Amino acid sequence: MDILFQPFLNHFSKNLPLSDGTKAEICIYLSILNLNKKHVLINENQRHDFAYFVIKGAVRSFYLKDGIEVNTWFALENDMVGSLQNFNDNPSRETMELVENSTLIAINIKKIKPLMLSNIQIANFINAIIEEYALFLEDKIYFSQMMNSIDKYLTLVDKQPQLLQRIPLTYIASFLGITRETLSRLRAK
Amino acid sequence: MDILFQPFLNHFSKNLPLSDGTKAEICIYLSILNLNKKHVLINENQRHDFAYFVIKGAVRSFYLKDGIEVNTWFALENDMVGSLQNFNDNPSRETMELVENSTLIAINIKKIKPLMLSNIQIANFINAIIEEYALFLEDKIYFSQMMNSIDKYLTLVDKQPQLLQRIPLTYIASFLGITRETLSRLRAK
DNA sequence: GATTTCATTTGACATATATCACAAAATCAT
DNA sequence: ATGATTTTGTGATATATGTCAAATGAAATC
Repeated sequence: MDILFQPFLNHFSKNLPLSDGTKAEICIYLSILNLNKKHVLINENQRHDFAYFVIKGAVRSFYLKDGIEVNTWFALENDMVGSLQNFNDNPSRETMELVENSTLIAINIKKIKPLMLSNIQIANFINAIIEEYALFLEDKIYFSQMMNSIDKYLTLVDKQPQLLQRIPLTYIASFLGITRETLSRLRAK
Repeated sequence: MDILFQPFLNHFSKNLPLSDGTKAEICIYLSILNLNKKHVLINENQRHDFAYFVIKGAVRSFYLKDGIEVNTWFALENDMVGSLQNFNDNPSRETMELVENSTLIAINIKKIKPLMLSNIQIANFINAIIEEYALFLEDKIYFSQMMNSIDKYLTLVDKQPQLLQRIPLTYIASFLGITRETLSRLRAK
């Protein structure tokens, strides 16, 4: 088993039993990818069987709205990349693209999910992934509704400073739901 | 077992085996509630061990922002009511209140969740609930980001006409992220 | 059925942000 | 290094939506 798989397995089995046998079973459907900046993992409107885990690097997700890119989230080290849409046979709503040269784990969710019905450890492992994802989505919604643009930016500065160092402001602006001009003006204060 | 539990059990076990024994095990932690309009299920900033399933009626969820109620979602028949925050020992961010006299199933999530580690059917059942919830959140985010106010309203008219008949426009407006005055003007067209 | 309470609509004005246009700075590639 | 591309910043104006205030309409309560 590749040692690079460990952070992923550990991250989602903190309070769960995960035997060596089960780990091995999961690892069959994992693989390491080394990809360059601008590489596209998932294309808008296409179907995909994979989710990804960021070992090193940065990924962004966006969709096109009237020809303009709307960035929806960014993933850095130890974050997951993917969308539940993809694992329910719907085409992806978003394009997911590398912002930096990155090392990722590709996870064949389509093949792992059926194992949930027969292996209780895998069921709990997958559940941990989805639950963390749902919590992330709840946070995202609360964050976007509850705050005005300035406070959203300040929260980002406070909670995710790495994001501001590594992701262009143009992307950050559309993530915050404002134009890059407006973000530039907010920063001037 | 109360016959009213059936819709809930069936809804989340469509593609899952769920033995009579497991059903009985789950039902220990379910109970039927008949409550009146305006009854508060969950209070903002308080901790709760329960999620709910709407058999009949309507529920809304909102938080206070500068003293103004911001409505975040509405649940009708066969919808779940709750937040993952509550099941990770965080206080609720939102108040959940009945909009109509309702019949609900109260689900003691806190007591059911530990059973996931020993009962694979329960693990998959709970996973189905969380996965549907995460898909709901993905939709909600996409809907709120992708559309302007008019299109959001028209989508609601098209996809959830019952909501407009049963939920006051004041609540709908803040759900759409606009004031009731603005919604009123949009409707005038 | 009358009265109070709540929900919706309309008007006048203020404000934040978008849009368009362009300039400056930083980064990338040859 | 040097030119080309990308990223960020600034100005002038337009526009959608918010805010405050008041009137109308509907629903609940006694």
